[in-house]
This record gives sequence, structure tokens and C-alpha cells, in this order.
Amino acid sequence: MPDYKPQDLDKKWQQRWAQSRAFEVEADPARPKFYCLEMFAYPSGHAHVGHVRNYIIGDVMARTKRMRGYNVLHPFGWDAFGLPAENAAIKSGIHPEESTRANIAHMKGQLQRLGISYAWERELATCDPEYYKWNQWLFIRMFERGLAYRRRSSVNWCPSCKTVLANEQVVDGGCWRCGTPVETRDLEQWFFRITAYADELLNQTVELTQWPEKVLTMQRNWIGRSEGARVSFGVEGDEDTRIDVFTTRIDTIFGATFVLLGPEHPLVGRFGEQSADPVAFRKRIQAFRTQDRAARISGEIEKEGFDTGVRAVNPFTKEPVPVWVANFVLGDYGTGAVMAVPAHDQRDYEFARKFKLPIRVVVTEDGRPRPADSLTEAADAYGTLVESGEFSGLPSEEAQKKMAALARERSIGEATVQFRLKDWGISRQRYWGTPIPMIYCEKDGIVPVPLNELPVVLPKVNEFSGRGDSPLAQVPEFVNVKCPKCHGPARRETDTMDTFVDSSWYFYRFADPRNNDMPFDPAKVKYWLPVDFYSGGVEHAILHLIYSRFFARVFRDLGLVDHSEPFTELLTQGMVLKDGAVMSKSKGNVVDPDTMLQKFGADALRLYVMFVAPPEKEIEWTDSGLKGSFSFLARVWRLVDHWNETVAGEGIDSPDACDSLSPDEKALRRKTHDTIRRVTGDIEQRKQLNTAVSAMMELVNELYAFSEKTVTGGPARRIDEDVEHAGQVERKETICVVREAIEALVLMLAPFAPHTAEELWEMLGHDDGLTGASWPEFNPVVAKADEVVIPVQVNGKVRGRVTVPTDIGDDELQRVALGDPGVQAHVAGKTVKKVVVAKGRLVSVVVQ
RNA sequence: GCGAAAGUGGCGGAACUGGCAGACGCGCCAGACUUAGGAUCUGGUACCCGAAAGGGUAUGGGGGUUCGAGUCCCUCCUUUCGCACCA
Repeated sequence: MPDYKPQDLDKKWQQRWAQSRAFEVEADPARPKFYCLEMFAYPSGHAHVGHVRNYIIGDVMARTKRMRGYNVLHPFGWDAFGLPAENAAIKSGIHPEESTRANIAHMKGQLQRLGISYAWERELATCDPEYYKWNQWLFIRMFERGLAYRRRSSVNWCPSCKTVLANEQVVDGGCWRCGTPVETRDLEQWFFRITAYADELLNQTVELTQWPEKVLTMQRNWIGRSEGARVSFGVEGDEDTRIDVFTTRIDTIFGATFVLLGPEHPLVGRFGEQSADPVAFRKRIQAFRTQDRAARISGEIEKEGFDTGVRAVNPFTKEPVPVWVANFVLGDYGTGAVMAVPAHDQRDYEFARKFKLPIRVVVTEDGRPRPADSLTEAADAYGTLVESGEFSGLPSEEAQKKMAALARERSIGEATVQFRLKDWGISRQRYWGTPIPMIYCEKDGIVPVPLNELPVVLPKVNEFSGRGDSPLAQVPEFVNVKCPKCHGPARRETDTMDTFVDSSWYFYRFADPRNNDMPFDPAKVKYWLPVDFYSGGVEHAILHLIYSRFFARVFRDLGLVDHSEPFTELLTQGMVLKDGAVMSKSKGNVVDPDTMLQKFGADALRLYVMFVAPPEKEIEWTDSGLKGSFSFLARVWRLVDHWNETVAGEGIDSPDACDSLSPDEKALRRKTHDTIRRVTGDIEQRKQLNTAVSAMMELVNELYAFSEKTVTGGPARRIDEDVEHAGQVERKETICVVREAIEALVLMLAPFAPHTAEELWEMLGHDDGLTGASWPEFNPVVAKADEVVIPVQVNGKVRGRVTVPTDIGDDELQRVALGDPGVQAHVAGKTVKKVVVAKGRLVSVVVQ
């Protein structure tokens, strides 16, 4: 047998898999399917170990399921549009198309060298016109249904990336990509009406039983549903103007002693004009608006505000109250205005104290009025209403219902639900993305590009201005078109789509990636979808996953898919750290998989990354751990070598047929089947790939010990040693049991270390390859121990252990356990007082 | 501040339903084979007392339930993650 040279094996088997199209699949309704997907990659240039971990996790699942008899779809593709390529182009002058294609080629090679079992014939890149054509198609379909619409809006603007950001892309007041503080700008923008699905997206999170609770919580918080009421305040001396507020505590409205407007509120401008000093007014508003988002990064904002001079009328008390502008009131949540109840809201309380505004207690625990100056902070608990007119004495909950009903009756408000989730702004003033397929005509207004003219191909541009206007606007032949309706002169939309649009439905396209007539054939999607196992970084817990859930519903309502949830099981894998930090070029702590591959081969790397910790957990990279995994594979290699000639022969019965196994043989057999049980469960149910590996390591250790004990003195101790094979083993039972163990081991190793496993499988005399091989079968009878060691307690302390049969049988202990008073059992020379049996198992005995 | 998860050897981690805590691996120690060993094989490796047999203590601290607790309950501490003026 040759030495273990994994680098040679990698090449050999990767070529064979490619030649035999081993991982290409077709829909086959006769077979159960398994759609295994890892989040596709942004082609940044080089995959580091952190990225690669995710693909290995998916590959272990895919390969296992294949061997378990499933028709497995395991595709990969490229999230190829996006800012970095364009930013790089501005610097280097290399066209994004060129750099992206080069990056894809390199990264694809990396993944292939790792032996990830992708169906490469289904590969796609979102920058292919054949792909983004369907972005455009979908956009128009959404436009037709009112799910895509255009409006002028104040948007998040990143002054560094020079583009608009979705709300989801603003993190701590900064750009999600570069961290630069975000500014606001008014632009005409396209939006997707994701809020139309807000309730459904929220409620159906409970159906996602195989998603991490953490991700569901994040999504629920993001959607942010709150029940309350909209109430309309009048304006004193101005019959026609009303100020709508949203509140979750309408029961406290008798304590609303002032009204607060956000700086962005539409009425603020008019109140400014009417004020004594409009110039100063405007200045203060402007200060709030610019301060707002920037200040949020540094944490707390000191509450600021000023009186507009206007007085609103509380519709319940009919009392005039001052209207202030406050920096902490959010312009884009609710109505952008709130009724301030300082006694029962901490923010209002602080504001009232600072500006000496009146405070009035209207809810107390005991239903007795309290003076306001007894408060040291807001009392925001529910209780009984006081000093609230006809509502006094009612509990908060009841008062909320009655007040909302009354408001509705008098047309001054109603119960309503407010979401934090906002419509998804998708316009980007950037080049490297999907052109939005819309045309603006003087006469006909907004007209979609006719479907048969799609795709609107992204023109080749060589100027990527960093100035912030759309590069496409500088291409006259792109911009100037004829109106599809009147054939008069018209202009194209020059913005491109947010790249999150691309990634919100790519998993459907994989089911039918070369379809030129539709985004996908519904029949194919019906077979393959939903994705059974989806894995990726937790950083996509909100954006990508909520958009994908939204798109699934849009496709559903277009009649193209029949499910709502696209991903059945989600696994969020942990990051790979080096020296305690996330790998990044700037930190110089990147572990390059290719270097590791050259040194130890793909299998050692794969095995190590799976073994070091459970998939969800972050791991700290160590070179010595990788070496350990290599050693393990070499150890398996020597083991198979040692037994190979003995065991590979034909015509040997299975151990079941052997009448008399020795205790050692029996024990090995039990270990084999126990390992099958553990490895299978760890991969399929528990998704605990690290313990699956350690179970296999235990089996290998057991096989070494068994070999040592059985006849031959164990596997080669030195690579160059003249190996004495186990050829002289006489007992056919020994050979059967060892063969069973070794074959099971190699088969279970295949998902983790496929190249090594294939080679060993071939050595064991199988010429059909592992791709079509079946997972070893678990025999529960064999795996069951027939004896069990139980603790013996004396006076509540464990004083020893005894070995008893697993099935207690009808011996004395059994009868004691059943409470037979006529029986005395003895263990270790003592009388048994009590036997504890739990779940059918003898668990311990208590002696006096 | 609110919410969630988690605290186990020198390190990564295991313990699945409450049942021999520390599987498996890294590291370290010893032995074998060696010109050599950063290869390989074998043995050891939580802590304390003890030459040993053996005994005692241990899963962040404190309390509780139980024959029995890393696991369940209460409480405190710490860490990580998420949300953070959402009215």
C-alpha cells in the first residue's frame, strides 16, 4: 500500500467526480428529495477558512443525505453584483465585470479543491443577464400588483459609498458596509411593499420550528408590531389642521399635557413660518435633523426641544396643550408625532422635568389619585385610571378598549397596529447592479419595459463616477428610448436595484437555472423546494432572510410556488477566529485554505473544521488541531492497510451468521453499531458534527486495540516497517466483525473526508465508488449492551458499583423493584432496600 | 436600560431522557522503536492528601427539589450576542 498522500487523492477523485457528473441531479418524483443549500458567495476574490467552514458543513449534510438514499440538490452560485467591485473599479480602472469573473474563477477553483460536492452545472451568477432578466421581470410583476412603487422620500445616504441605503443597511447610525455616519437626503425612490406582508412575516415565524430561536427573535423585533391607537389632536385656532399621534397607551390620554413633533414632521415647516422668528426656528430644526443620526452612534442623545407656540387640543379633555418639537421623536415611525404623558412615560417625564412642563398622574396601582410631585420617575405600569373623567376607575386594559371605541365613534381616532418594519427601498445610484426596467414618458408617465424586451442589459460603462449620481445617466444611448406606449421620446430609469433583490430568490432559480421563458418552471420548484437545510452566517439573520421570506410570498401570490416559507431548517454557523479576531485582510490574520490544502490535503482541513466545535459555535483556528486531524486520517489509512488483504476477500458471511463471537468480537461489533447510531444521529438530527467525528475516532481507537489483542500485534508502527498483515487470522468471525467495522467506518468518514474514503473504499475491493454507496445500516439489537453497571448506595452515598443484566429479568432485584415484600435481594453482601428503575432501566440500588 | 444565550481541566470541547463528569482531540509526561524524532505505537495526564492501596473535593458563587443535579427551580455574579429613545 502506498503512503498516505492526500494531495494526490484530492486530484484523482475530484477528476473522477467531474467526469462521472457525480453530483448532477434531476427532479425525480419517485425519490425523496433533499435540497441542501449554503448561502451563495460574494466573489470578493479569495475564500478564507471562515467562508469555507460553511460550505464544508453543507457538504457533510449533502453527502450524508446522498448516501442515505435522497435525491440531493446541492448547488452553488455567486452574488456577483455589488459595491466592492465598483469601488475597486473606481480605484483601479478594472471593469467590475472583469474583476468579478476573475474572482469567481479563482474561488470556484478553491471550492473544487476542497472537494465540495456541488452540482456545478447549475452554477449561476447574478450579474448574468440570463439571471437579472428575472429580477426585472419580477419587478414589473410587482409593479403591476402595486408591490413596487415610487415615491419621494427621505432616505439614508452614505456619504462614503455615495449611495442610498435601506433601513436594514444602517447599523448604529452608520453604513453597514463602511461604518460612515449616515445622512438623510430626499430622492425619488423605488420601494417594495414588504409591509403588506408584515403580519404574515411576523405570525408565521412560529412555523419555523427548525430555525434558531435567536434568529426568529431578531426578525420579530425587526418587524416590531405594536398595538395601540391613532388619535387626532385639534389645533387651536385652526379648524382644518389636525395632529395625528400614535400611542400604545391611550388609557393615559388624560395625562397628555403636551404634544411632541419629530423634526421631520410635515407640519413643522408651516408652524415655523407662523412663528415669531421663522429663521431661528428653521435653524433649530436643521440642527436636530443633522444631529439626529450622527449622535446616535455615540450613544445617548440629550433630549432637546422647543415650543412651537402652537397649541393642540386634547380630544378627550378638550384642553389646549402646547406643541413642541423634540429631537428624540422619530419622524419615520408611527405618525411622526406623539402625545406626551410625562407621568407614565420615562422619555416624556425627562423632557417635562427639563422644560418644566406639567405632569399629571392618571393611572395608579390602587385607583387613588396621586400628586405628580411624588414621582421620581415615570410610572409606566398598568393600573386603574384616575382623574380621567368618565373612564376613572377602569383598569388600563378596559379603558384602552373603551377609549379607542369612543375615538372611532367621534372620528377622532381608532385602534390600530403599528409596525417598525418599513417598505424596502431598492433604488441604488450605482452602476454594478440590475437596471430597473422602467421608462419615464412625458405623456404616459411611468411605463414598464415590455416583458418581451427584457432583459434591459446593463451597458458597458468605463466611467464609474464616485460623485453619487447614477453612472448609467451618463450613457445617452441607454437613457434615451422611445416610450413603449406612445413611441414618443422617453427616458430610462438609471438607478439599479439593491443587490439584496438578487439574493432574495436565487434558491428558486437553482431548481431550473437555464430556463429562458420563466424565472423557473413551477413544477421543478414544487419538487425541490423548500430548501431543506440552509446554512450561512448569522449576519444575514434579518436582511437576507426576511427579504427571501417576502419574495417567497410574492411568488406564491403570483401562483408560481405553493409554499410560504422557503427554508425549512436554518443553521447559522459560527465564525472562524484567528488570534481572537475575525479573519480579515487588514488584520493580516487570514488563513488561506490553499496553503492548508497543499500541506495536509482537503480532507484533513474538512475534518478539522468539523471536529473542533459544533457548527453554530465560533472557533479559534489552530494549526496543531489541523495536524491532529491529518494524523487521524493517516491512522485510519494504516488501519485499513493492516486489515486490507484479510478482509477484502469475497464470500464471507455477515457476523449475524456467525454462531459464536468471542467477547472481544462481540464488543467490537457493539461498538461498530453504536458508532453508526451516534454518527447518524449527530449529523441528521443534532447537527453536531464534532461529536460525529469523535465517535468515529473512538471506533478507530477500539479497532487498534482489537488489532493489538487479536493475533497480529496491530497496524504498522512505522511507515517503512515491513508490515505483517493479519493474513493468518483464522477465525472467520474475527474477519467478519472487523470487515463490518472498517467498512462502516470508511462509509461514515466519506462525508467528512471524501477523497480518503473513496480511495480506501476502492482498496477494500469496491469498484463502484462511494457516491452511490449506501450508509451503513444500524442494528439496534447488536448495539444494545447486555450488561449495565449501576451504582450501589448505602445511606445515601454511593458505595460501589455492580454489574447487572440490562433486562432485569425476574430475579430478586426485579421483584424488589416491583415492591414484592417477600423478597430480599443482596448486592455486595448487603440487603437491598430499594431499587430505582427509571424509563425501563435499572438505575441504582440502595442498600441500608 | 430591555431581551436572549452561555459559564465544565493548561486549551478546544463531550456528557442525547436527571444516572460512573471531563468522551474525543490538542498540549504535556513517560516508555517502546530509533543514528535521529517535530514520524509511529503503548501508557499516563481535573484538583488535594497518601509511597501505595485508598480517601476527599470538584462543572461561576450561594440556596433548594431528588435515592441521585453539569443537567430542574430560586438567587447573585460574569461573559457573549441581539435590540436600543419604536411612543
